[in-house]
Amino acid sequence: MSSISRRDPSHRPHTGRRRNEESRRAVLAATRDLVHTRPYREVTIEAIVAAARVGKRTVYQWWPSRAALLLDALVEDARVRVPLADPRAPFPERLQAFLTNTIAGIVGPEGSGPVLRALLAEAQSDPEARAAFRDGFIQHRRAALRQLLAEGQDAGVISARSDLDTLVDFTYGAIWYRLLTEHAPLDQSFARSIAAHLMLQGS
Amino acid sequence: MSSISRRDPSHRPHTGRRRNEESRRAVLAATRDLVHTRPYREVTIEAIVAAARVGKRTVYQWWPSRAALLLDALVEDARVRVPLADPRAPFPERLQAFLTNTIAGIVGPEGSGPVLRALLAEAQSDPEARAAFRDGFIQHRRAALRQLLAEGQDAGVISARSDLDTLVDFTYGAIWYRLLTEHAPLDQSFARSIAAHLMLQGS
Amino acid sequence: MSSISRRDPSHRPHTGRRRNEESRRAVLAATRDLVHTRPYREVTIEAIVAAARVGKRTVYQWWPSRAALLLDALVEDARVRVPLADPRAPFPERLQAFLTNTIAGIVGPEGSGPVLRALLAEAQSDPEARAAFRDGFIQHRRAALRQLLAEGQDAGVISARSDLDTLVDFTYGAIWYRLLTEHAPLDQSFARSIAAHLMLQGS
Amino acid sequence: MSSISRRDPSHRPHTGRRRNEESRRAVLAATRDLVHTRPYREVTIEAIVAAARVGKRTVYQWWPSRAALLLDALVEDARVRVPLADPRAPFPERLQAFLTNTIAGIVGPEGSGPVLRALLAEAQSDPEARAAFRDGFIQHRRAALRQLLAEGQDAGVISARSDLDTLVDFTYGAIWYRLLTEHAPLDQSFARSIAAHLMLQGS
DNA sequence: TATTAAACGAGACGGTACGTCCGGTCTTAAT
DNA sequence: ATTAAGACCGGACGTACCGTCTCGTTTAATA
Repeated sequence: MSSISRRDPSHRPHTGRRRNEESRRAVLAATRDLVHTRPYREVTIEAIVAAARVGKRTVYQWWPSRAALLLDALVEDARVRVPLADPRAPFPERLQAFLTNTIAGIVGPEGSGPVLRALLAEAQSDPEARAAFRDGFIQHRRAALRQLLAEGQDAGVISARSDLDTLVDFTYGAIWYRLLTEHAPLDQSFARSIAAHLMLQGS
Repeated sequence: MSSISRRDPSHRPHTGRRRNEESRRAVLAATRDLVHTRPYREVTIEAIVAAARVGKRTVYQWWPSRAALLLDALVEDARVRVPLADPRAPFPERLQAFLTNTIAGIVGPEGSGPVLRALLAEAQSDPEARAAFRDGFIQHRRAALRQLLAEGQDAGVISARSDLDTLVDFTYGAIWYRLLTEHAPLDQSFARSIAAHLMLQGS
Repeated sequence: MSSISRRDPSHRPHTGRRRNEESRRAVLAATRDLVHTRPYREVTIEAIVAAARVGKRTVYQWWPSRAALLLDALVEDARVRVPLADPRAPFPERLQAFLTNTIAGIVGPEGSGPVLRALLAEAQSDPEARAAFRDGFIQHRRAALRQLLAEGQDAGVISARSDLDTLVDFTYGAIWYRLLTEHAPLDQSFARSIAAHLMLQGS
Repeated sequence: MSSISRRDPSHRPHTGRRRNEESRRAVLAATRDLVHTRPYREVTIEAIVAAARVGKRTVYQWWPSRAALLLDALVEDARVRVPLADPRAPFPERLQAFLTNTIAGIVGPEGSGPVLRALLAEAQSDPEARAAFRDGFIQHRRAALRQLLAEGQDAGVISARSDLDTLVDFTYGAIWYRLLTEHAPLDQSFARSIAAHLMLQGS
């Protein structure tokens, strides 16, 4: 018969030419999977390559470092779960929803928590990774929250004397702090407490 | 005749050579030195051993992991520089001094910043290291700040409605956040901003 | 239609890079060189690896033990210097030449003596190494000498009542004995004496 | 007062505790036991020390090297089993008995075979050990056999044209050869074959 | 009898080599 | 041209053993 129809999914053919989208996805999926299921020290390039049934070459061709791979896996993920609340809702609800969604997107079985922790760890030993993480992820999230808090100031719910950058540092700092040290649970009750204290300002 | 002769085999208090204090110090000093002068990925056990002129065996005998070694180097350091302000000073000054000293102890040429970053990274790939770091360092620092903030509440400078744990998370979270991501400088101006916002509560 | 697509996983002839012949040779050369120039206790895998400018991995991938490496270096060597006498010469000359060549191949600046001693030593602490040495080297040499002595019996120069295996044991045993214990020199005079006594039998 | 009473250090006959005979015996027994029951690579000083319930110090104080320890264990053993036949028996029986006893003392559950192999191996990497082994053991055995063979020559049972040193090399060489390479059994049948061939001379 | 110094068990020390693992590069054959 | 497979060099890992060095105790000759 036609020899064209060989699309056995268990046997991913490599096409030559063009980047193989299937391989790309397999690598990212394997990375995410490993980061979620194994201690981070076991998430080696070799393990990823083996899990994705892909050559090392392919990984190194498209990602310069493990950090870049993790970052890619993260943003791929994050693109899906854009946590935005109804813009017509009153501010307190919108802030509450933002924090709730943010934390929900981190914890939980499919949350980005393990990837974030791995990235943060990786960033400590690699200045380039740190810069990429900061510019490719951290700053975007900061800008979004800052914008939201500015609306809170406009609405008079947040003290006009507050420095928004410091409030953003308080918020994300507290969340990261609990994620990284596990000194206390990172849960919705914490989201409510953060929101309350942000708005406590000048009450 | 002598009825003394205690031959209880379980009573053996010690036999053999004692731990060499000089070696212990050399290892910790080498660790601190390397963490300050080299990128963290070069702070290997082998490099520490070579710098301290010590056998690998000695390191592995007394510290179960690189994280434990880093933690030990940190607390040894921290024991020296106990940053405490004059307890008779009024609260705002004391809070300010606390934050100023804390940040000064992190940044700067002899600051603990590099060790802290290395420890935090290590803690992400090793649950035991995470627990040890949390219980051996994080919690102590939290307790100290919490105590100080409680005095601020008593003095009426911090809102009685504030949850102290959340304020501690804000404070240390923000500091860690800047240390780890470097999205903005971790300096004395930031210490002032944090202090101002903590006391802004309920004003 | 001949695109029958043999996807039999067992049929995979080869994938990936082939073994690097240059590395193989470098390792064997370094081994021989070290065995000749340093005391045997300094002939470590690490020294070989360093001298051959090769990764440890490469050595362990192709040779299961130091003994296997030594044996390989030996047979590689021996393949080059095949010491065979003129088959048309009369028997006494041929036996004399065999022993002379054998001993000359052992002693001397490029002789296999150091490798043989190292192998014999290694074989005492490792039964597998002993078996490999016996089957891969000892037996071949025994067979060659036995064949030669059989011709001596046919020619009536060696007693027909002699057991050839015992004579082979006498010959190689005496040579090894002098090589290993150094109680007396292993030289050409000894070769002559051995030949004389072998042929003395039943005279 | 009297300047006489100053102790010439060379005059000091003895002070302090004497050598502990029990420890000495325990070390030698542990060495023999380990050599017989474990592969030689596991016969480490640490294992001996642990088995003998003795301090490392004690071993290194009395034996300069593992080879010296093995040699001591061997001669201690050999002193017990002196293989000497009735001097009034006719020569062939006496030679046969010598070889039979020699081989019996090597093989068998309590034989010195394992110790001999370990010593020979050790001697290959240590010239001093080689010399000690040669002078402290090999030469004595050679002298004994040579004396016996000389009597054989006197009795006319061994060819007067034979060089006794070569015959000794044949005999001990063959035995060592089988012991070390295990290419054929080292048994009483081999003892008989050796004796027969030694006496075959000039028949 | 009291002193004193050697020898003891225990075991920590600085080192060195081990054999394994991973990172990142390079080669090969296949598509 | 790009892939999957996999061999390559380099180097850190954590373990084992070496031979040396304290420790505090035991033992016996001496004073």
